[in-house]
Amino acid sequence: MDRVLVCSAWPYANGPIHVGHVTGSLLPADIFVRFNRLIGNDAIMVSGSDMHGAPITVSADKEKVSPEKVARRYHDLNSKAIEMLGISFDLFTHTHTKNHESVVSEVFLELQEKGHLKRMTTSQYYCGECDRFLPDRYVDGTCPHCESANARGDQCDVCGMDLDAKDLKDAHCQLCGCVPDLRDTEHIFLKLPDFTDSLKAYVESCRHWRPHVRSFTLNVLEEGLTDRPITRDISWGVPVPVDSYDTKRIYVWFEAVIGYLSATKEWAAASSDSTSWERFWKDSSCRSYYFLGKDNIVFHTIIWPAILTGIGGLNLPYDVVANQFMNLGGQKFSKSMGVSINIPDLLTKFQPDVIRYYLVANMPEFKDSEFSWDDFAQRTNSELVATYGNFVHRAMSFTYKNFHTIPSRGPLDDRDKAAMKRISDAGEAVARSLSKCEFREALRSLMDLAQFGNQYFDSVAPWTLVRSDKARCGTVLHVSLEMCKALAVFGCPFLPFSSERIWTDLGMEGSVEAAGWKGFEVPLKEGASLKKPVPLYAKVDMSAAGGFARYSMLNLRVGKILSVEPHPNADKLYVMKVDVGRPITIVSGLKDYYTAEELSGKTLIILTNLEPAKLRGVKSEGMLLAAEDAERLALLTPEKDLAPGTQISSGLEAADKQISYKEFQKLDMRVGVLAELSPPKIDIGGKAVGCEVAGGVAGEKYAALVLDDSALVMHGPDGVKIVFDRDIPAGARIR
RNA sequence: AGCGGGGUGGGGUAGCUUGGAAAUCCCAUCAGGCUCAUAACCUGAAGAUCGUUGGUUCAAAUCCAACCCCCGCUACCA
Repeated sequence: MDRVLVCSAWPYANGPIHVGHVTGSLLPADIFVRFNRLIGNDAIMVSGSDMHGAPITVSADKEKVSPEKVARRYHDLNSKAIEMLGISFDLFTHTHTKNHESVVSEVFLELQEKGHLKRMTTSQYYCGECDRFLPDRYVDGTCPHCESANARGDQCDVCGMDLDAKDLKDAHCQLCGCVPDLRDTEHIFLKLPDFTDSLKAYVESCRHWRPHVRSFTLNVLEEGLTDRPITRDISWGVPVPVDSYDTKRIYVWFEAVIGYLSATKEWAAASSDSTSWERFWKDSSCRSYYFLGKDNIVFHTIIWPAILTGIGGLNLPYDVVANQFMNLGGQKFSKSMGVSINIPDLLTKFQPDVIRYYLVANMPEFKDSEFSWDDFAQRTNSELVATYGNFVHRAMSFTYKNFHTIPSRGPLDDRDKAAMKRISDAGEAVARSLSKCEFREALRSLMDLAQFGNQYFDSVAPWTLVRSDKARCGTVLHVSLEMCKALAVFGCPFLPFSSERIWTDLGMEGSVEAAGWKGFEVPLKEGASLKKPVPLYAKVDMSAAGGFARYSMLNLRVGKILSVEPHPNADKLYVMKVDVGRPITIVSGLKDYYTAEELSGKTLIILTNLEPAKLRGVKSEGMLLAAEDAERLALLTPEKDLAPGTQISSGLEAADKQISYKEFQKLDMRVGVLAELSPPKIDIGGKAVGCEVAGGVAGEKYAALVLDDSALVMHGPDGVKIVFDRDIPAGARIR
């Protein structure tokens, strides 16, 4: 039996956790610890919310509540989400506890005792108005490198240079705008250079680390370490156990990593043996794994090991499993599902295992990955639902219909034996990958088994056997159910909820967790009665899910009119050539409203995926959007000039599929006057409804997509909204 | 500009650390099968000079160099 301590980076209690936190640290840590428990290792997982630091203070100031209240709120929210997602912490605590404070104090004093700390006086900006020292990032000014006016004290966003706030020109306080003055202040520094040699030797020896983690760390060490301040002039944080430091607090980056140790102690204190933390920190055979995102590497491969080396006697990280980033791109929010990528929100719409599946399948283990709703739906439906879920369901429901119990297993032929072999092979493959922290690969092996299950089921064709040889049919079903059981066991680290359900539905005793990895060899109970199976997962339907999804059938683009000709066979029609990224022909009935000269060169909004139709003998390949009431007509146009061909997707995922005119007519688009801003309301002709809009000016008229009692303001990239070229009353229909 | 990631069949990707018969998986396409299952599953086919140019080598998607493009880092910071 091995001993394993699993640590997951501490989410910051300044907002709800999102897919990035989960895929970067919480989920891999959970999968890893679940796997270790299943194979019988002595494993625990601890972490908690990082409650301190300036951003929380700022949020609190804005809301006019205490920092503690803000931090608590998100800690509670996130703890609940973490639990619902099935992240199986032995302890998920936070850093605002007495225990943490005292452990941090001990560590601090121990380092001081051993001479690894020193005091130095530096000058820092102090804002007289706010009556506080300003962290670098709360000082604004002109960048000394590129002269751009909006640089922050820690970094210039324009040229990207790291800055020292003292170098900024025209420094002013970001919070109140006053000019701060420089004041001397004393701080305590950790003498990191003391540890350079031992850290180098340590990192050199860690050949099992992911290559980018190791080389990045060696690189930093090579560039040289400097003393780092571990105290700050702030009021929200862990007190400094030193006289005359009562107006200062310990800097979060120093204090939060110590949380791993304090959390283990807190876990031990709550158990029957309060010294049990020692077996995870002092027993040198215990391996500690840290799961985090790449921005956190130095804290775990340099600073935390330096602190641990400084106090001595405690295990250094065995592995620092850093993930890259899951980029969220423009997909922070799904308009169609009405759901954002934060976890509490996602959990209201999707089963935890569905979320877990996608986040593992797309985990940024070795390079950045991209979150997209499309991909989410596609992978869920074609992999988890169609391959895994469907196999389990077809095997169970066929058995249920024809036997109602677990059929007994007769003699196995070669194909059956190969299938049984395939089960144990799959288990080994999954275990091999998981022990190397290669989660995608492990999941792949699991899915391969599910696919094999489908192949086996097809090849033995129980629906034929049931009529010709019922005993044989029972045998192949028995083997199929063995595969389901194996999927439950091997899939348990990834899909714990599904696993337990399969296990129970198969009539197995206890739980997968209790049975452990070897549970796949526990025989099925022949004759055990089955309940009527219910599919494990439902398909994710992004388009039918209501909301504004229906509007995503429109492929709207900016179009520039190239030429206008009168229609040869009609009085009211024009034939126009329009550039929508490609030249197309459009026939439209504008003759009563616009002259050819007025139209020529205009920039409009064109529906580009309308089924082409012949209008009086001329083929029209699209349609321009216009608002009209009884006597007036106005054309839709972007409020700012956009290049022809630019998508006007309103934040939805525009389709390419052609739509019929009939389908188009079902949609309700209107002219709306933005009535109020917060919360935004829009008047769509006699009634004001809630709407979604980015920016916007009250009193202005915008094109709105209407759905029952809500509206979405039509917009292109960067929130460029769609307006009208002539005045037209609110409520006019857009066609 | 800096930092980070990447450019592999129509789209999305695996493989690259430890070079070896040209390549994984999902989707889309085409053809077939099955009818137990959530229009699902199974089989087969078509389709890629592995960003460009040089280099190392008996051999390069894989190593080296240069270049060209894309994306994220404007905080829901893992």
